[in-house]
Amino acid sequence: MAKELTPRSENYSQWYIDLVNKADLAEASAVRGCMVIKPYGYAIWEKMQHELDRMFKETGHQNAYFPLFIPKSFLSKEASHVEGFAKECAVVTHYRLKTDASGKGVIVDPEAKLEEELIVRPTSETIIWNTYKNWIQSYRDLPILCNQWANVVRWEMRTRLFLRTAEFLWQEGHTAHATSDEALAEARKMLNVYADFAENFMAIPVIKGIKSANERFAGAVETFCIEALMQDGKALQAGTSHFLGQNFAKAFDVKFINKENKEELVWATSWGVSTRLMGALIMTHSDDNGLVLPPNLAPYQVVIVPIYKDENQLNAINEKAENIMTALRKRGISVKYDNADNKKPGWKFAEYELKGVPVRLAMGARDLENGTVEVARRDTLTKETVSVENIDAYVDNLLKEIQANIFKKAYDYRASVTREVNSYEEFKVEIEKGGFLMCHWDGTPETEEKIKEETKATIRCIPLDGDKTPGKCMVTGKPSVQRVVFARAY
RNA sequence: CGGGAUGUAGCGCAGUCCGGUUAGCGCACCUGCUUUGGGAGCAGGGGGUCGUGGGUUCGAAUCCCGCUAUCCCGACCA
Repeated sequence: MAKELTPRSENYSQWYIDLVNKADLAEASAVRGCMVIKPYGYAIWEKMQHELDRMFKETGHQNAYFPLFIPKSFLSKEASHVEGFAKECAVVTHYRLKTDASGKGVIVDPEAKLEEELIVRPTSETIIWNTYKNWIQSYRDLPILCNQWANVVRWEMRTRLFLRTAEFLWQEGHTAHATSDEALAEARKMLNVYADFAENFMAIPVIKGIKSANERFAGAVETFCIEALMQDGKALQAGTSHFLGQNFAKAFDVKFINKENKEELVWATSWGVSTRLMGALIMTHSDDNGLVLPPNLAPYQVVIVPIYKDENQLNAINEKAENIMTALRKRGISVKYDNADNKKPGWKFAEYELKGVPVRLAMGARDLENGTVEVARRDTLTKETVSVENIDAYVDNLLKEIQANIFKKAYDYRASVTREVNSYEEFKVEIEKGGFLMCHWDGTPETEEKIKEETKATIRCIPLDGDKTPGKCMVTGKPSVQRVVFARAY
């Protein structure tokens, strides 16, 4: 039996093609830089959406929906925002097609030119703040805590499946507040929600931090982020939360009357995570046998494979399997029973490993006789035979253990490639090996730019937690308040 | 957007340099029999605008030009 999968390759695009396509997760479509998400891949996204949505609602947010098209003039209103986004937008210029004169195909009708072009949203701050203007008059209208699940388009020069596609799915939260403090607290709160989700559902350890001025979101006063580390030693920004100050309120003239009957500009935040998280999930946990999914996000947590020689045996196993499924489902465990007759057990084993199903149960004649079942776990690829008595409790416990184990594995890997570096010479050597480098930096954009040009490394974030010992910048020797995280990033 | 590589069956590829019967291989697919505790074996069978548009030629997957998509490097960047 030839193994179809190539060993883990150095570049992750190869991973997507080898793992994701073959694992039925997604495939590139004919449209430049876009992706088709196939059912199994979409099921993972739905799980992620479901958990995030619950967390947003628990923190007082509501869902809403705003238009896909943004009038061009809206994007001109916030100077630094347009600076950051104008270059990479898809633009709608016409509203009609007509049959080509030659009779072959269609052409854009030159008569149907739009008076004002429409931009396909790259992000929705502008159209949402244009709307909020009409929703807000008094401090009594605040805060507004909205989230939207949507697709956005950014015409990136270079795309990468999952990490930077031309169109991607995401959620974007947009909130409006009466005070600066309240808005800042909101931005920090959502950062914590993202970190909680990343670590407890995706099993991905993240560093919470603040972006340097160079890396800040276009139009933000402060950008908070969670940074993750992939298995190849490159960093990936997994989520952001922005304190927008009054920039968008100014641009769209959104004011409210405070308790003292004075007019004030509204304070804003925005925050988002995208299908890029699926890339992070794949690149953090997968191995040469395919995906490894955390139990908390797996479309099905358990698969049961029957092994039989004839119909009598299958019937007997079916009955046992039904009992196990009922018991598992009572505990809220999602389970799939694959008794399809057109695939052999060995094929099924390999298939569900490729798909990353956390736990596999196999039952055959031998097990029926002994009252046992074979339990295989995806994270360690180990198998053991256990009694069918209380199998539901056993599996329930095992799923929790797997969830904890793959987090620990990712955490230990990150710890093993995170180190303190004190001189720029050492930095240039160490950055080649990948991982996070904790270094002192003088806080200037010039120094950061120099490091980026010479080493391709960027400041991933200024960590919020952890060591705050001051020191000296590794490049200029000027004073530094704390170490910051450097890495090469996706 | 600059440099390089690639595009041939659902997937992976050979054939292209040096143009010449009916375009081939592996996996997958279909039929039959035997199989079923780690991607089954044998026999038979089906599936192709050779990315796309033009040009050269008696003849183009093969040579030339344009376009397009994918991958890598760079620039750009949530």
